[in-house]
Amino acid sequence: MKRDPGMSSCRDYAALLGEAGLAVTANRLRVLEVVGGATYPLSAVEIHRTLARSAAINRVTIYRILERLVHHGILERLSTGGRAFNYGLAADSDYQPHPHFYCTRCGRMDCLSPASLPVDTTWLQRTFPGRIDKIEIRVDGVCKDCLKKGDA
Amino acid sequence: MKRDPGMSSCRDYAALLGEAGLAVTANRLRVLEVVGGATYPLSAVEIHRTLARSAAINRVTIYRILERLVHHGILERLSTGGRAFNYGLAADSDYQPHPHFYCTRCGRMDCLSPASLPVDTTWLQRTFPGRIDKIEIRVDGVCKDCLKKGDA
DNA sequence: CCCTTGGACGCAATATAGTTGCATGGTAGT
DNA sequence: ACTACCATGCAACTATATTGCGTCCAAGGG
Repeated sequence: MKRDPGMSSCRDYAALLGEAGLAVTANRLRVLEVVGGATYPLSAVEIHRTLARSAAINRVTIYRILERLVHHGILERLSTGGRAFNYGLAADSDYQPHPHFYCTRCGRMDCLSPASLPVDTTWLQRTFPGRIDKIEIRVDGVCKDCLKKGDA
Repeated sequence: MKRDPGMSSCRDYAALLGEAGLAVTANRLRVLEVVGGATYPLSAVEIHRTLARSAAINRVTIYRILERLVHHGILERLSTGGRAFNYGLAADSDYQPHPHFYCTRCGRMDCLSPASLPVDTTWLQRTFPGRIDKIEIRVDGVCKDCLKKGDA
């Protein structure tokens, strides 16, 4: 089944971990559920805050899990316009890469549809002398909620 | 005179500051010369290291100058794939916005030509409900120098 | 059944990047 | 000269992320 940005995932996270050769632990599943269930990429702090509500977990554990999952291509690490990173499910065959919107006022990140900002990478792919791992497109600005508040 | 990404600038930095209503100080000029003279965007640390070689300057001063220049649209703040920001001359009428390449191995950032990665923003501009301030495109990967070293 | 081994996790310490508060000194206008 | 302003320096601080090290548990071999 297809996933769209903004839609909560229905992947089998245990299988995902297994395929990557990673041990299936409760904490890893919890992280994946939170990240996969979010409609936008989350920061390590947000993930930690969320998980800590249900059961104690060390923030270092979060960082290490995120690092591992990114390294194995399960999650994707995105830079925001701020100082932290946000994490989302990595793009794969049925989850298209897509640009993100970062609100510089509230710090919230949102997924944009892949079609909203079409990019032609063929020329770059053909001519770039190094290795290209990924292309990150981020739109910075102020979200409509913050605009409204700013008016008030 | 036109500037291309990667080409050192020939702008009159004092005039740039003046037009923005900012005092023309030696430190600000020094920062602008380093940033404008670089062929790729620099981090605050790099700028500080460079300037400190010729005359002592506090790192906070660098941060404050960068902040001010970005705020007045003279410089542009770019996120790298890492934890720091890089700074370059802001795009203006004769200096086109362009994507950047970030080498995840050596941390160097390079400017790509605007034409290398064409993006169509019209749809987004028309339909996005918030305010769009800028669109940042970053290509992450390994530069050819690092690839070569990796082979050796 | 015990022993070893390796990975996951926790905790404390450290690193890195950036920010804030406050003092000082110079400069322009009065 | 007096004042107000602003750039700068310095120290302390914040936020985010990473490292080192120890403990615990679970799997596998004797």
